[in-house]
Amino acid sequence: MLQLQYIKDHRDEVISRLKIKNVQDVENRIDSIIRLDEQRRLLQAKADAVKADQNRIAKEIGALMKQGRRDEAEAAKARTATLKAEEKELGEQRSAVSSQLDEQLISLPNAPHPSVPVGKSEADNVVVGEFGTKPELAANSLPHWDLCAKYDIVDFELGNKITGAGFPVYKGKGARLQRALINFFLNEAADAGFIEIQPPLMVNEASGLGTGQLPDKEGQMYAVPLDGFYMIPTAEVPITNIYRGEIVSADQFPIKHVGYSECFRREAGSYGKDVRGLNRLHEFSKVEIVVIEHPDRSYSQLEEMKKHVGGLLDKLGLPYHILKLCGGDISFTSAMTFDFEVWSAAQKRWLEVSSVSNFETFQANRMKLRFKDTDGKMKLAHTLNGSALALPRIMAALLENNQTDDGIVMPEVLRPYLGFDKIA
RNA sequence: GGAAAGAUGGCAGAGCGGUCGAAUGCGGCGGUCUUGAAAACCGUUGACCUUCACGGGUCCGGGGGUUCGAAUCCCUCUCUUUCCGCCA
Repeated sequence: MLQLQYIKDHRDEVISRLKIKNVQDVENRIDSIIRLDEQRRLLQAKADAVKADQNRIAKEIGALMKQGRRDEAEAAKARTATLKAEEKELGEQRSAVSSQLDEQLISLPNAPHPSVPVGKSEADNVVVGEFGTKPELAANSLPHWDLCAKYDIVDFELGNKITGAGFPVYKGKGARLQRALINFFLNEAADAGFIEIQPPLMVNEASGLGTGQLPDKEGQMYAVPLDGFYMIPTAEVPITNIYRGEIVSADQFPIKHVGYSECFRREAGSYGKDVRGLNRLHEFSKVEIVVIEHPDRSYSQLEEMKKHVGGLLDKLGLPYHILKLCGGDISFTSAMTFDFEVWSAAQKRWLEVSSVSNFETFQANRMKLRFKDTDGKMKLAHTLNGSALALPRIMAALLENNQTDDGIVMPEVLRPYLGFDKIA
């Protein structure tokens, strides 16, 4: 949620930034918010004055009672009746205006950073870096879903039986590879100073609102209505919400966390060839990094996080490129996002394996995550996060890119975790 | 699932319907002392809205009610803790 004060102070800037995100009817939406705020403040001031009168009379009555001047006290009581009615009326008006204002504010997306490229769809994202070399595969090379079947390492049919489509079963060396990747990612993050968290996999509604999954993306999360919980779509949700309602001190920055979790996504409305094999799942493993940072340093922190993610892919020997997302493709909550995509050699396509974002104060404002700055003032912190990394597509690319006639060669860095060097 | 207790400031923990935004302790900040630090002592220390300012208002888990007046009484919801049951 954007800060009301900022919107009021920087109306034109906010409008032009929201236009990068192709927000419809921005001018009217912003002006409506500003107008509602004015009304709310006016009503509040009136109600405050009435309330002040009431408080004063109540104090007088107290004093009169003490002195035993009952008649005068009764007379004073009579005066409060009209004030009460007035206050009630003003209060009702104010809460009506106030809820409209809240609703309009919360449904407004984050304003992208001015440097975010304009664009309509993912086609307009900008490639800002390309690393590694794409392998030349033999003519008889297979896509990962065939490799999974051939070596019996991921069983999609079995997942269908136990749960449904999009819930694959990892077996044998496939399961071991998955576990190795999780440990590798967690250890790398620990070495980079991230404190490990094992979060709950279900969260309450307040947490969903805090990071912005609710109310915007309710349909994308699995819900447990009986208990009012949601299955997490990413560890970002529970980990960032650790700091919901907290006041941290400036010298704690940067607060860096890493967590592995299963991620649950309904992926409503996405079907077709893109979802084949490990490309798109309803449940998948992911290691996520989350950083709470001082507003002055959040963009340099974003660069640090990109370096960390890039370093993982370098070590795994996967060719990848980095995209700066355009306004049309950036998420509701993000001010700037970089996507990392690895080259999947048999499918001959890029697969998104990480998304690194700066949310600025958007999430912090929703969850009231503040810090006391060196000037003694209370301010909203900046929140950032990134996948480091999402497992299934990494696995898909590793399997495809490293296949040889006598098996799939495992990257050097994973061998200590795997206990084998080849899937054959 | 059954029973009971509870929810107060950064934390711990008092609080009679009016003098409570709230005792006290810890922590934080400033100072005295010290070469420096610790200890001791003194002072100070909640958030939010509004106002140029003075000031005014809101907040003692959420919502509602009683009352001239509610942290304090009543209803309700949520959550937490303890005991029993069940169980990894």
